Amino acid sequence: MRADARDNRARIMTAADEVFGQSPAASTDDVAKLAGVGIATVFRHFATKTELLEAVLTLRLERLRDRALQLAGSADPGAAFYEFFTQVVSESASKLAIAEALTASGVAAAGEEARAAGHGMREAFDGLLTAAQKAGAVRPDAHFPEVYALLIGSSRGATAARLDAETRDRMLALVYDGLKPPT
Amino acid sequence: MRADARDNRARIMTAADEVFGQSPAASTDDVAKLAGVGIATVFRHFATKTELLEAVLTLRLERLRDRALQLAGSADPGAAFYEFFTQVVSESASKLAIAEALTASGVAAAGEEARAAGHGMREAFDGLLTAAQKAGAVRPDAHFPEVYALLIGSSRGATAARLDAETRDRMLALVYDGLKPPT
DNA sequence: AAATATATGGAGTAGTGACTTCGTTTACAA
DNA sequence: TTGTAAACGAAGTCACTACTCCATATATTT
Repeated sequence: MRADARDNRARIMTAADEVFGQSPAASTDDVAKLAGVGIATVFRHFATKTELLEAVLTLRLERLRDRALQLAGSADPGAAFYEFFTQVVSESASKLAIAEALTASGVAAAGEEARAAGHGMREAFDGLLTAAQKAGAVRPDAHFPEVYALLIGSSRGATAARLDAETRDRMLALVYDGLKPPT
Repeated sequence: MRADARDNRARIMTAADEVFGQSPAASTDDVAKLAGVGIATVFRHFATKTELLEAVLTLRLERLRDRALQLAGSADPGAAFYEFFTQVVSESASKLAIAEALTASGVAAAGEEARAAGHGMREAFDGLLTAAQKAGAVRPDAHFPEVYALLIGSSRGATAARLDAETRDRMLALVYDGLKPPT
C-alpha cells in the first residue's frame, strides 16, 4: 500500500471513531468530510459502510481489552475490577459508541474480526472478575453473564439518561453494593 | 370526527406500537401496511412521523404510570416497588419501545404531551420508591435520580444484551441487593 | 526525470423513505 | 335515497444516502 493511502486510512478510522461515536446513524459523507478526503476514498478502504463500522467497533473493543489486561497485572484485583467497571461506564457517557460496542460484542451479527475482538475483551473482563472474587472483593456467587449484563446496562443507562457525573457515581455505588460480598 | 376515521386512528396507534416496538427505525409504510390503511391516512392523523412516535411513547408512559399508581395502593410497599421494577425490566426485554420510552421521558426533546406523560410516570415511580423506603425495604440514602437511572440501565441492558429470563433475574437480584438497606 | 502503477475526488446512479396531491369512495344528515 | 362534506388510497415528489465511474494527480522505481 502506498504511503498516502495508509495515511488516509488512518485518518478515516479516526474520523469514523469520532463521528459514529456521536451518532451511529451518521452518513459516510460526514466521515469523509471530517477526514478531509473524498467519499470514494472511504469506500476504497472499506467496501461498505458496515465494514467501516465494524472496523471502528473492533478498535474500541481491542482498546477495552488492553485496558483490562493492563489492570489485570495490578496488585489489588478488587480495585482493578471496580476501576475497569467505572472507567467503562464513565466513558460510555461521552462516547455512545462504547456502549454500542459492548452490546454488539455480546449479541453476534458482527463480522468475524469484531466478534473475535468482543470475545477477547469479554475474556479479559472475566479474568478481572474471577481475580476480584478470589480476593474477596466481589461476591463469589455472581456469575459472568449477569455481571457483564450489569456492565452493559450501567453503560447504556448512563449514556441514555445523560447522567451527570455525581448521579452516575451514586448509581455505581448502588451497583457496587450489590456486587460486594455480604458482610 | 367520523366513525371510520376514529377506528383507523386506533388501528394506526396499535400498529405503530407493535412496529416501533420491534424497531424504532421502521418506516411509516410498515405501520400503514400493518394497520391495513394507506400511507396518506397515517399522515392525515399524525402530521409527521415524529408526532406518531410521540403518540406511541405517550401511550406507553401512561400505561406504566397507571401500573405504578395501581401498585401504590398495595399493602406491602416494598413488594410493590420491586414488582414494578421487575415488570418494567422484563417487558423491556421483549418491547424495545419501553426502554426507549423510559429514556426519552427523562431526556427532553420529546413533545409536550410526551413530556407530561413522562413526568407523570416518574412521579408515580417516585411515590413507590418513597413508600418502599418508609417501609424499610429500600435503603433511605438512595435518591430518586440514581434509582431511576438504575431502572433505565437495567431495562436497556436487558434489552440490548437479549438476556434470557434466568440471567435477567440474577442481574436483578444483584441490583436489588444494592438497593436493600444494609443489615 | 520519465514511466507507470496506484490513489484520489467529484459527479453520477439507484434505492429508500418522509410527506403531498388528487380523483374516488364512504359515512351521515335531511 | 340522495347530496355533500369528510375520509380514503395510489401514485407521485423531493431529499438523502450508500455506493460507482472515470479523468486527473501523485508516489515510487529506475
